[in-house]
Amino acid sequence: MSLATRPQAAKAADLLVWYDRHRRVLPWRALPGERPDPYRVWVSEIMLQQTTIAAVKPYFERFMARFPTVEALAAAPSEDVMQAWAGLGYYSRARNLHACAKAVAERHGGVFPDSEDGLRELPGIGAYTAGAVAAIAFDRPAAAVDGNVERVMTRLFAIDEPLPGSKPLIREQVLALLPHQRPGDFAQALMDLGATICTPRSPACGLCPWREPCEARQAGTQETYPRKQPKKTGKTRFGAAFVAMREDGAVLVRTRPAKGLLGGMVEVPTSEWSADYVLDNAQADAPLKAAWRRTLVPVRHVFTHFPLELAVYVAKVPMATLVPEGMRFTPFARLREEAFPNVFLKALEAGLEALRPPPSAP
DNA sequence: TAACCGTGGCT
DNA sequence: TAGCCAAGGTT
Repeated sequence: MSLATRPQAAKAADLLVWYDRHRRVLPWRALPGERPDPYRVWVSEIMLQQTTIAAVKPYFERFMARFPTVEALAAAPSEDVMQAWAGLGYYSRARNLHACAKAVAERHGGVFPDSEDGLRELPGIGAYTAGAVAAIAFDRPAAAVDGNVERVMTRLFAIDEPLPGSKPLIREQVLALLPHQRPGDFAQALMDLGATICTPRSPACGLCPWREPCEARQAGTQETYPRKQPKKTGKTRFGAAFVAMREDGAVLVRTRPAKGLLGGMVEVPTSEWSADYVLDNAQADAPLKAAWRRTLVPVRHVFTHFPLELAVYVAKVPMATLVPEGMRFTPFARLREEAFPNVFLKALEAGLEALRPPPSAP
């Protein structure tokens, strides 16, 4: 080993020593000495994209029980996959996950590619996930640069260029640190360090294995990293949601188009959503003619790029009601089986509450 | 490159 | 409260 690379090797070694003592125990993570299951690693990585561990855990356990293997997932109807994902958000992940399972089952004999390049070809697997699965599942020397790693590296080297422009440099620095031994543990160690020590606010520098070499720590500026471009917030959009309940309790629903916002998920019918939506003639947007009445409180929901406020209209409709084109009535007892995103669960709950008959006088 | 794409928790 | 943040990918 050359003198020039020795400090990097020392950094990696120090991190692995820390990891062996402080590694987190996670449902999808193999214990020391165990061989990781690529299927579980892959599913966990997709679920964890922009999503907290606490939110993922129950979904992961249910998902594994329902789809134990990549073949089982590939063979499942897409409605089942979307229903298993409902509430987790970023639903294109679920569509791509299903497509990826089919590709692995059909093109790779049910075996995941073990290289970064091979993984990168699959739907829903980008630069980060390809590196993470290659490293974690197959112990390949790959960089897995997520938000944690970006934070750790920009602090360690006091990288002042704001994200995302600094991504290539960060990736270079990670590759320069990669150890020849245990690259999979190194990838996980870097993420554990970012998640538990090198946190966005109030990092625990006193406990960090890299407290000595960390350039930001030396300058006392660690909490100012990573530098980022400020993001702009979207304008609130408005609209109306329509909860139509048949006399037998069935509710009118429809499936959204496969692409775009909440693509492939189930909704109660709504109007268009826009910043200047006028509520006065909302009933013109109703899916069918009925005695619509508006609930007292609108449903508010915040998406990544805009807030939404939906007025909720409810109506009781007769059994003989014609089902509008592209819609269906779901029996009341089966509403929980539908792949409703949270915003429509909110609208549905508000509607059902308004439709509930008042308690009879004693 | 930048916009799009959910949700929940925390400060 | 309002903004930030969390194991990002696609177009």
